[in-house]
Amino acid sequence: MVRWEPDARGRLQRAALELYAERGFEATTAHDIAERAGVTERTFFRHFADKREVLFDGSARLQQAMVAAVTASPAASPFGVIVDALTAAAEFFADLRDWATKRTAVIAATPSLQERELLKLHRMSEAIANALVARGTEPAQAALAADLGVAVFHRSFQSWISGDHDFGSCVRTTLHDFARVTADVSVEPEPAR
Amino acid sequence: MVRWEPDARGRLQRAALELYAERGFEATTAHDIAERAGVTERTFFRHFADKREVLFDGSARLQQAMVAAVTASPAASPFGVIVDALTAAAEFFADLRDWATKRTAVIAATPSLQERELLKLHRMSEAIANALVARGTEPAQAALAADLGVAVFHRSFQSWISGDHDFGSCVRTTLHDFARVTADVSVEPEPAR
DNA sequence: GTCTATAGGGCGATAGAC
DNA sequence: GTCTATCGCCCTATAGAC
Repeated sequence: MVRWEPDARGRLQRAALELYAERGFEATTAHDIAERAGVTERTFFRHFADKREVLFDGSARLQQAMVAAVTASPAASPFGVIVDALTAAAEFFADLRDWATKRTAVIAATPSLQERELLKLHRMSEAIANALVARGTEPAQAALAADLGVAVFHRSFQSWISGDHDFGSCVRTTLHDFARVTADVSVEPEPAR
Repeated sequence: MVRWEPDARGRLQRAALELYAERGFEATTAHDIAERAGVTERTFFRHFADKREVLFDGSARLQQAMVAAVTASPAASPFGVIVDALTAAAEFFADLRDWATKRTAVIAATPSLQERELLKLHRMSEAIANALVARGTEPAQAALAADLGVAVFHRSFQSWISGDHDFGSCVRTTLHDFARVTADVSVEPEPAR
């Protein structure tokens, strides 16, 4: 006889996503989630800092994968490195389409979850920028390149969720749009710093 | 004899920024802000949906200025239009350096305010994308171009706050970095949609 | 695990402007 | 009379403290 069912954390995550999808984020209390997972409300807050965080357990691993790809990339230019990191992201999402679709719908319906999603993407950008600086990229250019990479990632993710292509081909389509949209950006003479 | 001092909203905004700077966002209660502004806590929440929103009254006007610039821009390409919008942003911030510096410091110190800031920037990107679509830009390219424009804006803003150049020259520096960082992005053959 | 302060919404009452 | 800003009190859920 076990004292507790195992994997309380996983049960809380699944219960939260279900309830947020069923009745909405605001209409779901931490008590509701804990009840469905068979634990107390207090246990919910020991596993997750707040009601939003329960949907963002994967971001740390995604960030690690992208930072590792940046560090390991053989490409010479910042943007070439970013493209390699996006390829790593494609592998990360290979088997997560159903979960990502449900989760994305819940987030899109809830401003406070969008805020948290955007903060996680921003933290990912900061981590990528740090990794680029460690490779020798100038800090301002690293921060900008990381922001651009995250923008490409975000757009690719959205088209992956809303269409029926695989993530890798969504990345390629977005990169094509990137090249078209920025075709007229010219290298000006070095401005004042 | 007047029943209320005028401009309760403005007094609440100034009191909030002062208190957030003095003792931090989390250590400041809505009651504190209301007290300093000479109104009740309930009045604070009638003016602002939550404690964060009191710092974001300007974003709607900035967004309107940038959307108007996008709509009025004579440039042909999406990115050319974006550059014109950034020029409009430079005018918007011309006289706001002291306020922006204090506000930026408070936001940088507070994750939940960073979240709100990122959401406002995202909403601005959506509004710019809509304005580009209204000009005839293809939706996916419009969304991407808007995200890139906001990334350039955000980086320019950060360097404006942390350095001593005017906003316009920070935009030019960031655009120079943009061109360097993306110099190797090539236009590939049209991928599958 | 229990206790508690705060966020933030609901609602009716009040007092001025028009 | 209507409209609008403010007040004050009640409430629940969050999330931190103990």
